[in-house]
Amino acid sequence: MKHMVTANDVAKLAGVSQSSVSRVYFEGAKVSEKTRAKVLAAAEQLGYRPNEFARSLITNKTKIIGLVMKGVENPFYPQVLKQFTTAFKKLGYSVLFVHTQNEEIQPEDVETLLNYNVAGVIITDAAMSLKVAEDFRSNRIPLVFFNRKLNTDEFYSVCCNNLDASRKVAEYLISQDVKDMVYISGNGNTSTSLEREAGFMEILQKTGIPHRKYASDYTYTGGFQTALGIVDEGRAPSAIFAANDIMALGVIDALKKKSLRIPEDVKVVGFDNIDMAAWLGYQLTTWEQPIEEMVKKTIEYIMAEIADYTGLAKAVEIDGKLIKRKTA
Amino acid sequence: MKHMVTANDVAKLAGVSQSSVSRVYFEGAKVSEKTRAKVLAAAEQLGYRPNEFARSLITNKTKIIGLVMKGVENPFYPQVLKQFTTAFKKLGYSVLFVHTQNEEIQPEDVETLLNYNVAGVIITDAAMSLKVAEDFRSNRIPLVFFNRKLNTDEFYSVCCNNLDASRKVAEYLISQDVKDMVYISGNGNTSTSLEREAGFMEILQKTGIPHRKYASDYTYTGGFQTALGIVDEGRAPSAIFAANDIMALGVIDALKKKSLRIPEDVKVVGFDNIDMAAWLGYQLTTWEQPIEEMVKKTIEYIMAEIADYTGLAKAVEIDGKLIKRKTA
DNA sequence: CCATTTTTTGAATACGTATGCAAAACACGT
DNA sequence: ACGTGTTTTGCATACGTATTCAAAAAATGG
Repeated sequence: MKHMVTANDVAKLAGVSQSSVSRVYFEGAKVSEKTRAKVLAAAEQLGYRPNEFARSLITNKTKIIGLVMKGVENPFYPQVLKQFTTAFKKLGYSVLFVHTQNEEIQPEDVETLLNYNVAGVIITDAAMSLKVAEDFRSNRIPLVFFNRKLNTDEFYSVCCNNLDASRKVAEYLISQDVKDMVYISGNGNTSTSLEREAGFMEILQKTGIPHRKYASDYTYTGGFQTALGIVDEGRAPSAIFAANDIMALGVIDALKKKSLRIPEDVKVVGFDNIDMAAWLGYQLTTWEQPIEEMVKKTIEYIMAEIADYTGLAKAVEIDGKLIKRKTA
Repeated sequence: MKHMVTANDVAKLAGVSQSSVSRVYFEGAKVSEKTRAKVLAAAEQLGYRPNEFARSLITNKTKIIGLVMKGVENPFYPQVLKQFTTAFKKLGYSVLFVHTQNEEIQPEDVETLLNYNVAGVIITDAAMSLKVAEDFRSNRIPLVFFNRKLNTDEFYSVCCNNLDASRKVAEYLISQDVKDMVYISGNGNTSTSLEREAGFMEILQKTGIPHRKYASDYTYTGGFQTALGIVDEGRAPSAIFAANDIMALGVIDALKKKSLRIPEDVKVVGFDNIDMAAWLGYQLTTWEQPIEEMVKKTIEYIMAEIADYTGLAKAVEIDGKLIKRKTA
């Protein structure tokens, strides 16, 4: 069996007490430079490493952040994952990754996070029953909905300003002189999709531009099939706004397949500004989500709540910007 | 402060000892149905949940798997991440996600994994110094290199059979009647890129087909720029084999930009079979990596080693298959 | 119904660390 | 050198669980 090097072993070798060893590794504890040196030398020699579990057991705190994610197929989310992981690493936190199959986060997943007594939780691209969210609150674990809002305003969420963004998209398209428009929605009743729809429709109604909506699912295939259907109906509009980029790419491919010219016959706008939107094959005009900023705000909140839990609820919204390329 | 419900609280309420409570939650311990029922009732009432840290502290085991990843931008890896996470969840294990910035996994990352005493480690798309790998071995932590091999055969690795795959790709292209070919390599000296090159070149040399190699970096932009350069040299070959799909997509876009027809003027083959390869805009002919199978083998090994550590080293290679689409 | 075996239980202890407290060591001014 | 104030150290204990061992309870056999 492998033998674990403990603080006691180090203490003996260094000729100090276990407490002193502990203090060397505990941020903010007082140790003289002399003993610190002795301890570090002994630790180096033995290959000592403080046991996180024993540590967490006694402090009742962890350096683990739970990150719950659903749509890893959408390139937007790996980006998010990467940014969170690297940012947290700098702060000394590790990321426990949870992938939910279903639209709603499962009780077993929550259980896992609670068992590990995570310092904070970020839920991305997934819903959660209020009861479950309460579980975190009652355990005083900070929780952020990232790129999703709940319909109650009892939780902290960080999103792009979807409402405003989609208004701007609508206004931009109108300025491009379009006759009628189509909005292709994302999954079910996700807040992102609903808000993007609301902002978009608001402007169109106000200006009296004919418009209609098709329901899809935030996937390439969904966008592709939906666009195919629209064209087959013989009702191709002069502009299509897809609720995210990856659907927009599907839309583009479908329109091309039907020999429609973009942007001359149909303009297409997406949302997210994923890497692929810039690819030469697509050159998608889209709304850029300010990921860095969103991640930053999320982390700031979580860190503040870890330091001093308040349970503050707020819907933070950050502006993005329109990226004009070739499709609109 | 939040109050944690302990096994003792449950024991008191249920009128049994803490040991009995522990036994109810410990797989394979003996408890009578009567006390089990009492304990579960009390636990339910109090909302008890065993503390993973205390548990790990005493058993010296964890239910955490460290997953180290680098290239999340390449859609191949989110797929891998998803499969690992869901598979491990079924086995009761959670995934600690580590994102490495640099090509080689950093000491601090290793430290994190060791501090958390992970039950196993999977390294994907990243290298690692032998010294560091030894760290895991000396701690008897099973380690798998996924989609990467070390040049020593002292570690366990799971890959697609790159050598054979690229031979088949070469043979297929030859059967398509090409004159000369180009191989575009991936990052530095990654085993995947080197092996794909070796197999490919082997067949071309044997059959005397002219060929040359360009170095790139496994990214879309890399593939794009490289292909642009090739065409600008005025030496467009009749077929290009890119070391992965995402570069191949860049190649396609570059060729299109240069008004070359695919596959008539230039054939393109990729590697991985990521989702986007099937998209209508690309229809990329590629080699499919058998992810499910690779993940399965990896998990089988890790689980076996967790149960009974042997330190077995082996380079497992699994066959994939050629997916013929429109680019070759 | 008792003797014997088997099963179940509870008390005590260990895991590796952080921390309150008191003792020890040190620093400093006179 | 001495007393005082300050820093540093070691001792002992606690965190929540698993596990050994002996005692208690239950089951079994005659």
